Amino acid sequence: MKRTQFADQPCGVAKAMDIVGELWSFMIIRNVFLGVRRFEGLRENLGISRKVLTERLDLLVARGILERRQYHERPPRYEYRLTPMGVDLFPVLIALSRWGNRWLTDARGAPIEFVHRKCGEVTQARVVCNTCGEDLGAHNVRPQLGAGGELAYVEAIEQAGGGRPVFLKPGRVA
Amino acid sequence: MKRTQFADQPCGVAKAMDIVGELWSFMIIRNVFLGVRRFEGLRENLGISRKVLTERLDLLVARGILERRQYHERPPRYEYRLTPMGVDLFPVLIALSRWGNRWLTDARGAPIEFVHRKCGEVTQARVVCNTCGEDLGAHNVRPQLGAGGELAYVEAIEQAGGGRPVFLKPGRVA
DNA sequence: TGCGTTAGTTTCGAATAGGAACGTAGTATC
DNA sequence: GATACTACGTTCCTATTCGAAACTAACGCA
Repeated sequence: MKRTQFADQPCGVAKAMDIVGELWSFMIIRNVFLGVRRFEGLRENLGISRKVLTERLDLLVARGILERRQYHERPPRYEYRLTPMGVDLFPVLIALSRWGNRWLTDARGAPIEFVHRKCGEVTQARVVCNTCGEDLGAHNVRPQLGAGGELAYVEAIEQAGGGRPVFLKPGRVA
Repeated sequence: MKRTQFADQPCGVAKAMDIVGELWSFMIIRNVFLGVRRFEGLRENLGISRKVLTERLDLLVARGILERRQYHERPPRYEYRLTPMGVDLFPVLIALSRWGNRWLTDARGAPIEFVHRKCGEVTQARVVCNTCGEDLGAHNVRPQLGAGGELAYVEAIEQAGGGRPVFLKPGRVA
């Protein structure tokens, strides 16, 4: 397939997709979140081939999402734990879960729900602004060139979009 | 490659990944969010081959994420717009963007930031509980069997995880 | 009449992904 | 002490998928 590399694109989403945007990788992460941390458990639960599972686990360890930790001395047995970087994927997971449950489940409802321990309620992930706390939606957010960005890149996007103004000039608010 | 199908798994994340968990598909969605809606624009910006772009666009239209809309009569020209289902992916996009910017960008900082129009600040997506408004993290949320779920499935997960209790019994709060 | 634009379709060789089968290291059972 | 079992990988082969490039089509323009 020649997995195209997005990591060099100056965009956080592209870089993220390079790691997470792979069918199996994210499903593995999901299962580790649910407590399935061992090779055989993952294999059984996902129905993935050993080869692919090995590859994906190695990749996720190399990228710093998972950590391979010995849990048994003799014979040496390992399990895979989320690193802080991996744990930080939880918002993505729960946002995706909410979308899937909303749009892709049958009439019976969500197969798996999440209970917020603090309030005890079944929770739906809500994405809000960290400054003012109000909802973030496609229509009340605009992209702008950040410190690590290149002007050429946002210009290329504007051009590809037919020259429509999409990006804010840094410092300006529309 | 034989893209494995997850859609039949009783899990919203699996179903979502079946659509979104493909390298190009999500990048296309991202670009449509940024206003790049036309075939040639997407092709140039993503560096994707025409063949794959056609396939992915058709797939996304068939799945109800994108809508093919004529914007020019003669010759007929089409552009791709997000459906409500597609627009609802924004929380996932911005959560992923935040993760990518946090963990995968170099020292210079995020290449692209998002400005919340309401408050005018550069915003970081925060995922909170829709009931109590507090942060949702991996450690303050527990999965439970939902209305559309099957007990056998969550039992399979517990078993694969070494029998650890992961799921709440419905109605109980740990 | 010929070139440019947009949006595809078709064909083809090469790279890759995936499953099935095999390997291995140690423990438990008979 | 032979066999089975568990956990975790490796190796090999084939079907799929990819990108590149050529081709189609429908029109504007000069």
